[in-house]
Amino acid sequence: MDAERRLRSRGYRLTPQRRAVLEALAGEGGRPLDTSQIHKRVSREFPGIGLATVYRTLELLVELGIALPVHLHEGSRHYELNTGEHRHHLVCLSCGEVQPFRGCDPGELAERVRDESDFLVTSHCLSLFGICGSCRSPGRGR
Amino acid sequence: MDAERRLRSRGYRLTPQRRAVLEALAGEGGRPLDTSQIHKRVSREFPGIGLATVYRTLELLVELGIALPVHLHEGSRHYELNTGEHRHHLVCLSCGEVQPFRGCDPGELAERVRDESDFLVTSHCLSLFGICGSCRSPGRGR
DNA sequence: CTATCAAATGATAATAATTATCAAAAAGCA
DNA sequence: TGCTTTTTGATAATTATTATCATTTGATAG
Ligand SMILES: [Mn+2]
Ligand SMILES: [Mn+2]
Ligand SMILES: [Zn+2]
Ligand SMILES: [Zn+2]
Repeated sequence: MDAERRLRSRGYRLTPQRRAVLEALAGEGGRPLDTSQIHKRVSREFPGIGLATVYRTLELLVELGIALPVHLHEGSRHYELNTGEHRHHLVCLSCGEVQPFRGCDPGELAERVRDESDFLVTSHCLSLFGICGSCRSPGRGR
Repeated sequence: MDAERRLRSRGYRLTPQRRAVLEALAGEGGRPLDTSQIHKRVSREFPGIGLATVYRTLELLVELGIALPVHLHEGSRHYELNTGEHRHHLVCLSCGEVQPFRGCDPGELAERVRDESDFLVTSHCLSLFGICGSCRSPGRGR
């Protein structure tokens, strides 16, 4: 795992707890998880791990660019591994299913902004809401 | 104000408190405000207004489509009046300035999503982060 | 291998945002 | 005016997040 190098090069240790958080984020198809979900999963391997450790680990992983914060409109933030691929998410308002969306071009977006202002875009946050295919097809709803 | 009709048609009353919240959202160039900012402004006219009333009013205004929730990455949500114009916001990471961005075409976005999935987009949430013009120009920074 | 020191953890308290309750006040109407 | 429903304000309860601090762990020097 490349995360270990990025941690060590900054003087941080890859502890078992941190490894477990990384594995939780990597599992289950890499869907974005909130802190509670991550804590539950890590607890299977580390019964009694503190919720604060989960928060601290996520904060660190985001700082190092290993994880990305995702906003899915509810109360709590979600996190996902930074795969290097630029993507956002489609959130089904009916079943809650979250799937990745890759049709966003950050460069083109920044240009469009520059056209109407002198603002320099360095990052953005996009979430798309609607109804997923399963919820729309009559046969195979869930 | 058209908000009054929308309220009354659903059996709600346009109370002085609700009017004050609407005025707070309309003032100051219609910038998105969080609940604390709204509460402070309304308190000038209504000393002792409950914070819960502000929350309840915002929830109602959003339900009726009179106000829109805006996510600007920090802890608390922001709200703005629904002007009917589709727009998002540019958030300066240096000075915190927030300015509207109108270069988003929801229809085109929905099409792009349909191209790569069978997801039907009904709404989306976009925030753009970066450095504003004032913070980049050496002479007139703030 | 053991002593040492900084980093990390777990338990817990403290904040902060939001929501729920409920009795009192206000508004609309007979 | 009296009755009914809505709305409010005060307050408690939740929930998410951050801060503290004593203890443990991991790396390293001797
Ligand atoms: Mn994007
Ligand atoms: Mn848009
Ligand atoms: Zn669905
Ligand atoms: Zn700025």
